[in-house]
Amino acid sequence: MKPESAGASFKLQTLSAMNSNDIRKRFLSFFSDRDHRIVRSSSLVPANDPTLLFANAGMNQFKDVFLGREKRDYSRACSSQKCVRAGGKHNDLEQVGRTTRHHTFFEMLGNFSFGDYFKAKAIPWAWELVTNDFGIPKDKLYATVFREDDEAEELWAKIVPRERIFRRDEKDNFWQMGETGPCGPCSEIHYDMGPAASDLGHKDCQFPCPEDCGRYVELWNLVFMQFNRYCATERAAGPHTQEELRAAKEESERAQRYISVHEHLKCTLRDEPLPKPSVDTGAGLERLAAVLQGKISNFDTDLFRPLIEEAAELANKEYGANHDTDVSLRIIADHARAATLLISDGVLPSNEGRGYVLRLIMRRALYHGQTLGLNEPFLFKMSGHVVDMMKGAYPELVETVHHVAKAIKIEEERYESTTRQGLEELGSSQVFLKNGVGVNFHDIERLPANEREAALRMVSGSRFRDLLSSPKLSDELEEEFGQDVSVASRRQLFAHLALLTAPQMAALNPEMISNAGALGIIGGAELFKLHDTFGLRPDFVEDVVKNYGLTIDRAGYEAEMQKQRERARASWKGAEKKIVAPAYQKLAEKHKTAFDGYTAAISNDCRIVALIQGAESVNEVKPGAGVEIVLDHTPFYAEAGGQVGDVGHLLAPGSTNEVAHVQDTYRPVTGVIAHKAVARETLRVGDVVTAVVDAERRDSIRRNHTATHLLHAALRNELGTHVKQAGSLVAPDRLRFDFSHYAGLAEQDVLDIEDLVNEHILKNEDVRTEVMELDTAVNSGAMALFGEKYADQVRVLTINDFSKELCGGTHVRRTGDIGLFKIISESGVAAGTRRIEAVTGTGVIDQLRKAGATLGQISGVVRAQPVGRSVTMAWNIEGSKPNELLEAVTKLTESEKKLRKQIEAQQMKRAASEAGDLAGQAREVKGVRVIAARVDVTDRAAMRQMVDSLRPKLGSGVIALASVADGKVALIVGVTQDMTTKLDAGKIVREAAKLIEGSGGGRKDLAEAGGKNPEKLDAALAAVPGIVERML
RNA sequence: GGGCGCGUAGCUCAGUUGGGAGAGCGCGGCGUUCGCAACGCUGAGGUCGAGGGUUCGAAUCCCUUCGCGUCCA
Repeated sequence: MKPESAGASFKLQTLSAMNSNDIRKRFLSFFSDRDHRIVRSSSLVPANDPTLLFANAGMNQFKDVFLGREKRDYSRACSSQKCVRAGGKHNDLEQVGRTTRHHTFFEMLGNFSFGDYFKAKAIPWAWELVTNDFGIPKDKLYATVFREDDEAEELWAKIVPRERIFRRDEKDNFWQMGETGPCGPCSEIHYDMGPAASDLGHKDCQFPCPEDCGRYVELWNLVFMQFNRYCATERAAGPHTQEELRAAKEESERAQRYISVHEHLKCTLRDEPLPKPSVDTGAGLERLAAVLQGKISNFDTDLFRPLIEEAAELANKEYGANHDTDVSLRIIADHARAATLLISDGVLPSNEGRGYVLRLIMRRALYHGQTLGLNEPFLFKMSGHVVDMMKGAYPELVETVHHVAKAIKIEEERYESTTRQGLEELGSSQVFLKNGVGVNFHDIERLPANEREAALRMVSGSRFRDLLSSPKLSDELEEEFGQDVSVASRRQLFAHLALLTAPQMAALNPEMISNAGALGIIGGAELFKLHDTFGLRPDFVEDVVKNYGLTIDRAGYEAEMQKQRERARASWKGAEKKIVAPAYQKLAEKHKTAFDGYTAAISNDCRIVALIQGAESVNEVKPGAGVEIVLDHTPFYAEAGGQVGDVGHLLAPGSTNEVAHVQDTYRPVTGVIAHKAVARETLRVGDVVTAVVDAERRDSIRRNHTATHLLHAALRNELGTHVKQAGSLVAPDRLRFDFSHYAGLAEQDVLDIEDLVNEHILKNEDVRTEVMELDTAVNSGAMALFGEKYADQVRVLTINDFSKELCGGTHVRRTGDIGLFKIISESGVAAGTRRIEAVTGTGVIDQLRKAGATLGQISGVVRAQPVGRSVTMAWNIEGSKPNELLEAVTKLTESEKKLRKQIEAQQMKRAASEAGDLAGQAREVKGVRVIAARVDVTDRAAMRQMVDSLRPKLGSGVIALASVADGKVALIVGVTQDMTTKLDAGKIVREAAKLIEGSGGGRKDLAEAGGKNPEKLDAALAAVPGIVERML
């Protein structure tokens, strides 16, 4: 790759004075003038398409329109679409910054025809825009068509000389959405940037360059959706059964690779013309800008250059002076754009999914910042600049600018902190030092500040101390610095270490070297651990250690990573979803349960359609048996959208005689509602029953469900629109709501949210539900959950102008029905995800009573004036002395602490005085003075204190003290320092402890033991001199 | 969903066959100084995240749980 960075010598002809904002505007207005609707870019997080990580093409938001699943009130559209490509199949992340045209975030300009115009208009328009409006010289342009697309070639031939039109194969010029479905030929416009742009130094290669050297770049791709590709065998034999599909999936898993259903079923694929062919075009804005602004590199356009300059300024570097520095600066500029746009669209750095990809991108930028010496958060500063540059095209950026900066800064701080921890781990890692032979520590002084700091941290790790305690090194250090080794400054130590040759260092700690496979290499297992646990990427480790002549074992690392992948995959398989009973699949084909529960809690004349026991469909069920009952219609709500299933009764018609008790309700397959029940009477298919939902429970659920919507809206109001539902449970006794947010909530936040929800409850607002078309609902601003599959017709729940969400659950009629809302906990479930639990209505009363009762009980225990007239009224604190309880408890804990300290002090004092008495009791055994005595002090710390105070009094010898407390014996033995070469306190105490049925141990100079038999204590103490005698 | 790791003083962290809870920085006091920085002396500050278990004895070992980090899917 050519270091084109500054690129002054490769300057191309500037074709127009258009900046990127002008280019976007010109593009859109060109097609707007030709009756295209200008459609705003969709979010980078694709709505209703869980297969797609990020929006990556202009057509994403129109996918269903192209497929005919969705109708819009226009048939021509154009857009400037935000796109991100990172992770997944097209993982070019590593290329970004090293080439002239790889980006994570980029913009796609496109015009679209939904069954309206086709090639005859699309081709001339593309040509007109490029050559006329953008003014690109015709003699620099080439057109390509699909090998078999004569129609397109003829159209091109009218405006372009034949010799500039090229036919290409499927690989380049045929497009398909999936294995089956819409597909068709493409046509492209290519631009000749001239020989200067060739990465391979070609001087005169012709279009198309066989080596794709970069001289000819694709400006615009026109996709003609002309055919529908279908499976001919399937069409003949009918749709595939569930069994066939399952078999295909299993085969795919066995083969360890993806095998398509169609491949498995050996289907013959055929194309048929689409009745209304469509057009989908895409031109990358970055490349277009480069061409128009006469730059070879996209990074030299006005889209990137100001950001590169800003990064260079922050890092105090000059762009164009050094290749590696330039790569880093380009990466930072690119990733600053991606991070800003992604966070603005509600993605937050996290440890999974989209958030994880964002984190990877951001950390890559931060890593490159580090290599430039940027050790303080910097990326967040650049986000404001990004917003300023792009807000014209994407006005939504303005709303989120503060949130974006904050989220980036938090991630930067987190990265800094984990990196530091990781570096410490690296420094104390055995591998580093055992391989650390040959390291030239003189280099530390010459390193740039950031690397020097990292190096210092590494070497100050615990293993360094091991080295220092090695006798051999100590000798050498003593020679160098005298006795005062421990206080010698680090710099002197480094200087000294640097004098050691590799063999000398090896002699310091031979075992460290012996188990090092290769010198100077950080092992794969260690490397993997550094990444897996501490987030240190191998590249980063390599960078840090290469200054010490070390390399890394990348192959070993990959092997470890592969093992981890297999572990993860194995666990995933175990979590396979349970297969739906075949009986239900059959049932679903001919039956759909109607749900009456939105308006009623009781339904009459419900006919039993099916009875399922285990996996089997049965005709009759005996009383007492467990069974799943399917009715033709029911008021029972089946668990969905977090709302739990209803419970209740099935009654004989016209009576209160229960025929079945419903314990739960769920949806085994779409359209079928199953009641998990216990039969009270004999049930038969065809019987008619009255279905009665437990209404009180249902009411509690309704309150909690509507409150969930209010909570969601309040969170978005108080915290920002990045808050998105990440999980929800609506039960009768409480509600649980998980949502994306980067930090824990402050107490005040929680109060504000509570207040806002209750404000809307007290206003007693109307709760409206209406059924409408999905896209009507989404276009009207109703919140939908990503990754959820919705039917064409959806229910929309609206609460005044405060909340509007798609929801199939049951709700109260007016917010006042909720009564009151109280948050009972706020916690985290994962990085970037918070959880709130709350109660409503009667649940609040329950909480109040429990809290009040506890308060009352505490008052009773500490003998404070009860704050209410009785325990249950403890909450009535007005007019009484509300602070008395607090005062009483505070006083209590304070005096407890004081007393504890006093007792400790007294123990110590007594220990000291007792010790004085004991000093005279020493006996002499073989010339060693021994004290063995029973003391009244029972506190172990005080006993140790006694031993210590006896040491100087004894001068030299053994002290054994014992006391009894709670039927147990505490024994402690001390040996004065001078005797520790001959006597071991641990051994003495163990011997003595045997006599009192106990055990113990400790250090040579001090050891402790315990025993269970106090009666033999005196005998044990009497035995101590003997024990000592034997050991001498 | 599956791993790995962390939680000890206000902050950053140390604490290995289980047996004295520590360092640096910060904070208070005293000294030195006209004053400040620096320095010296000295002091306060700890439910060792929480709960349970094993043990004579647990920051340390085991189980559960909460919080946080990180990797894979």
